[in-house]
Amino acid sequence: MPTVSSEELAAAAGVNSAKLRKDFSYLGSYGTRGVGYDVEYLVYQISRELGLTQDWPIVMVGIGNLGAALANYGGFASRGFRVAALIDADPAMTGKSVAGMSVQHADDLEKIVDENGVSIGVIATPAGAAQQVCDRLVAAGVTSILNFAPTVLSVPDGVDVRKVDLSIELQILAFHEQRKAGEGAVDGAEGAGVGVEGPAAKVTRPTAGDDRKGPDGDVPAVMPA
Amino acid sequence: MPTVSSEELAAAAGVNSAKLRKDFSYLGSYGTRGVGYDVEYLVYQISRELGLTQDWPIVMVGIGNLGAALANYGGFASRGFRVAALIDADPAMTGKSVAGMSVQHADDLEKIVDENGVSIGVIATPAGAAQQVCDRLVAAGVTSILNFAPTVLSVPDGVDVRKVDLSIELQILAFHEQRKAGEGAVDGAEGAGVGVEGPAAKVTRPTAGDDRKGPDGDVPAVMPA
DNA sequence: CATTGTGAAGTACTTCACAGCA
DNA sequence: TGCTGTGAAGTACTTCACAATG
Repeated sequence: MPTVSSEELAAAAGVNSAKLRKDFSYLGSYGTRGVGYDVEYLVYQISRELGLTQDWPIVMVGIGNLGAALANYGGFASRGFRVAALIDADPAMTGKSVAGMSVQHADDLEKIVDENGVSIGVIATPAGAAQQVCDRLVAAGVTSILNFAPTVLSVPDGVDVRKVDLSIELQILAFHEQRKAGEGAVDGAEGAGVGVEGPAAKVTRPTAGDDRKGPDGDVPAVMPA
Repeated sequence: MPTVSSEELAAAAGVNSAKLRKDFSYLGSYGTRGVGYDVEYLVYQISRELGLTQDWPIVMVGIGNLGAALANYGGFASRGFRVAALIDADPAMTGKSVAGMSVQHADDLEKIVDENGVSIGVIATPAGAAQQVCDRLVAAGVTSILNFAPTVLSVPDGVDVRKVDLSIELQILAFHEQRKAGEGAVDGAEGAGVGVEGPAAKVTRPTAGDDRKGPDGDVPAVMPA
């Protein structure tokens, strides 16, 4: 398939074709009227804009189950990320091989970051160690941190932190599940995985069972026993 | 701290206080004018509305590094999720203890789902097995699926699927990192285009927390071929 | 002549600002 | 008096619809 139309892409992505065209237009005019977009060229342009064509060395700190899972995760390499080092504070881990790499001790964190020109760090340590690791990474020159530890990190200005809470996605599913159970079936699933919120209930009424305000009883709450 | 004002909460969360109050108002009127919100009561109401006060039995399928990490993840239990069973297709895994639970064989998937009244399933299998596992979960009665496998699942209407791509967060960091690095240092191939930065470079960078879903926090997920 | 690129129109979300109440 | 709850105003995002065009 050498070319693709905005209509086709939009259908595949589950969005409006005009939106897709408008989004693409921010990258420039890469389409051909009457024809569509050249697939290969489009992929390259988007990849470049998103930074996927660059090589991003990253360090992973905290090689427990999650760290090991991430180190083995195939998706990183294909998006331009190269795991430059695996770091763990446990001496027993040092030298062990994970995902084909030898785990290094946390003592060498600064040296590793510096020598590899790392600007992105991934923290998969226990919550208690996360802030300290974060501080050391930042001091060593890391300016973007992906935090899997269940704690909020504070960082100086200029440093980006993104926190991944693995239970949030579950919570979102549970929220929809709760609604399915409480009301009649509503929206169907969407391939893109975007949780649709629907028009939302506009009924603004207290819903508590132990309401302390309003005299009126309550509504719905959509909460099965 | 028995009560808290919308101003305080908003500052802590890095959002506008009016927005916070308006959001809360959809749950009902739980505040007290001149005082603020009763913390304990507010927490309860929000928890209930989000479904956190319910017990959600879940099954985890695919107990590799990621599955084990998720099984060990402390965040689930505290949000009302109870891992009812760990399931793996590898006979060598059957009976092994992970996170204090005995791994069960995939042959018993249907029975496990049924007996535990599970409606939420987590898939952490390799990509190749995901769709098959998904189909079996759905057939067994699961109506919400959290997919960590790097593949798109198709499900019948009425089933929710959310896909977690662990590399997307890294891509977002890399995207910002690329911008920090310098706007001018790009290969001149297509510098013209459009002023991508836009006229209103409204920087919302509280940095205090993390700004997921912030104004510029999200980047379209693009799947390179 | 099918399809892009884009002003204009439409819709959703956010913030302002203040009446009203504890 | 201090702070909530909310209509109104403002801003951002999405979709329409069509002239431009390879």
